[in-house]
Amino acid sequence: MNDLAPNSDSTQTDTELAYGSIRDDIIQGHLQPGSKLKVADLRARYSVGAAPLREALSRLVGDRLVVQQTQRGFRVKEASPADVEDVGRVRNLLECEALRESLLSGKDDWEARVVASYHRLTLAEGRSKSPENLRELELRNNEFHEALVSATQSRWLLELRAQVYHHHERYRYLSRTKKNSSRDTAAEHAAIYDAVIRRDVKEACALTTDHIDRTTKSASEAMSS
Amino acid sequence: MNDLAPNSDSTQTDTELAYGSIRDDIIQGHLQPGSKLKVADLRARYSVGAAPLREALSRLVGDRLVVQQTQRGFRVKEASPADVEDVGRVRNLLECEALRESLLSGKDDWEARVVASYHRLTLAEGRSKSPENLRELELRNNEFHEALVSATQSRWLLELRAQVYHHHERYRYLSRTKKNSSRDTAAEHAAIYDAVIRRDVKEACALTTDHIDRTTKSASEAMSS
DNA sequence: CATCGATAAAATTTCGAAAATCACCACTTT
DNA sequence: AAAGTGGTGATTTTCGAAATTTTATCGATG
Repeated sequence: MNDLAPNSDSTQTDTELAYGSIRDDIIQGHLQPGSKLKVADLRARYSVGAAPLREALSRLVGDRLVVQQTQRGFRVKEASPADVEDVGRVRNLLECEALRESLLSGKDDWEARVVASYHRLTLAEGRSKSPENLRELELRNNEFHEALVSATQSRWLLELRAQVYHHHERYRYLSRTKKNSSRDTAAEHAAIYDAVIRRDVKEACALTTDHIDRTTKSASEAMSS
Repeated sequence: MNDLAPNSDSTQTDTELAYGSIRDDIIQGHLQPGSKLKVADLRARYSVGAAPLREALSRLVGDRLVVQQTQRGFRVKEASPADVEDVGRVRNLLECEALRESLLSGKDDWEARVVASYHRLTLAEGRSKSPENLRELELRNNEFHEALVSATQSRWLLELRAQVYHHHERYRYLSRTKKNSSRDTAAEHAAIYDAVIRRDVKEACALTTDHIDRTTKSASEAMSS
């Protein structure tokens, strides 16, 4: 038994490995919307057996990133302008609700988490836009938005928000080809951050809604052209 | 090849069969919260192989009805007073949003669907409360609430609402042992129906929220005793 | 020329068993 | 007694191939 990572309890099962990889590849657009997911191909790509692969795909069906058609296999979920709008709308609903509660009830450790994640986000925003820096930026963006809502009591709100967020993230990747012109996301983040620290619920929610809507609009336009 | 259902395209795969059965059994409390789901046991119970079983369980993980612990199998999701409250809160959020849009934009066919499903619900409510009639009632209740929100444009709202609804439903089954005293759900449904037909958005949402909150409260109390 | 049907190829789904891991229990040591 | 130690049976996870179904190919026919 060769244990490459010496003493870590990262006993990751093949299913989990495949799940994470396929998930990332779908979100980042390496597996295109609507494309067929043949077990034979995926077996080769991720070097895992058919069984763990199918389990991973089944989990992704639950996440709605993959659809399964009886007796004719798995496909990556389709992307469409209508769906981005929908995703954006529901993200707004969930994220604003969670943000509101966070602003009203967040304690010191929540605030510290917001400050820290915002700081890391600004650092990432300052770097040049190489492919891997863009991935880094996406990660920091995720952490920032997650930190903002993290003070809510509701596990369900957090989990559903995360699910929808990742769909929105996929659309961001899909529309990355188009240089979405006149948008200063760093400034948008700064404004949200400011309102959050001031605990200005109305302002923070309005700015977040704007922020999300801009992403939605940008992706929707990039897609219908 | 013996084709029992002559000419229906109901080519249901073993995975789908297991998925549906396990799902129902979890929701109806035949598989208790927190209980271990051993593949050997389930294989016997549902007479399907290990592979389709594990795929079904993986899908249920995505639905959050089952949790998987690395290298130590699957368990039915725990139930707790805190979780019902959470589920109820999120159901309120999603359901009211969808209901609002339905009232504002629902056309004739939506209204007809509401009328029909309400009628079937009242018929079921009129019957005696035998175990199987209770199951029937649960089905009609589901259809009624689904009809109410069905005019929304948002697929995501509908799907997420359905997911959360089923968790709420599970809590209803779990708290059925306790006769929840002074509650006239038929009257609550009637009031909601009336407000919906009048297209009174405020009233319909308020009544629905009350309706959901009562269920939440009843389940929460039944659980903490 | 399009359509239909039979056949072959490809893909999905399922099975039975092997490999890896965990849980439990008796046993030793301090 | 408490805490470690090792072994054994049960359980989870994974594999390789068989069974089943879909998809593609290719003539023959109207």
